[in-house]
Amino acid sequence: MRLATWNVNSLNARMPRVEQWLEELQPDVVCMQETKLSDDAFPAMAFKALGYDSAHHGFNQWNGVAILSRVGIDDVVEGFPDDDEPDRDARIIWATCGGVRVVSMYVPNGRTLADEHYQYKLGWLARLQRALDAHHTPRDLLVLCGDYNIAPGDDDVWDMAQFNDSTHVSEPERSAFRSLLEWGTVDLVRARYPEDGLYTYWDYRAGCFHKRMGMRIDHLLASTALAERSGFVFIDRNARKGTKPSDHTVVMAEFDV
DNA sequence: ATGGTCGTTCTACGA
Repeated sequence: MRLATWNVNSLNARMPRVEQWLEELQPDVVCMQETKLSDDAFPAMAFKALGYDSAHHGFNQWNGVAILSRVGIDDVVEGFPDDDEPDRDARIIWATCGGVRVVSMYVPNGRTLADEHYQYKLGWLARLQRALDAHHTPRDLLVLCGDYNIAPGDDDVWDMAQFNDSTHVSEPERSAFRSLLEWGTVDLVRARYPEDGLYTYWDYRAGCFHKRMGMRIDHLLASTALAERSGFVFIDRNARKGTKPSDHTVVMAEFDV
């Protein structure tokens, strides 16, 4: 199974790039974030024409997450599988594709450490952890895909000096990320590639992409059982090049399932 | 030069 995650930053704006990319890379499962669509506007028929079944969770023009699959898509859950108050945003969707429990998620940005949105982010991450604790074990074939809005280590940003008292690198966020690893997941990119300079997001401004001023904030966290079956893992920087790219690029992995 | 863009959408705001 060939699986990818991509924050597309508006599927309306990105559809030509997404369709071209699907034909070139031939993934079996794709997790998308920031579709910025309501469910009724999601182009399910266009994906069907390319061979993909899909599930989408979106309320309006903000956030929105989706899963595409050509190996089946079952047991779809939108939001968190708990009895708490529904999440205020459409940020997470779950589905079983080809025997793997796939999660597509868009973790809240946080904005600034003093912003209420930062507390929402930490609460959101804690709620994700509780969902794992309640419904899964590391022996399950499970992969948590998406835009975490967390750079887990200092090597995951181009210059730590630019991130004093910033979100994405704060200790509480990194602690939440480590909790996911300690629960029993593997950061597939970091496990395979120890070097720095590996990024998945570059601000549109100031030529950041060309100056290699990026952040590694999009991740594939595979359960230990699934990680044992992983093959190639790579960041597809080509998706950030060319005409009308998203500001995030693709992380992709292959699994022997 | 101390910013620079692009998405939502129509006026700032979020990333």
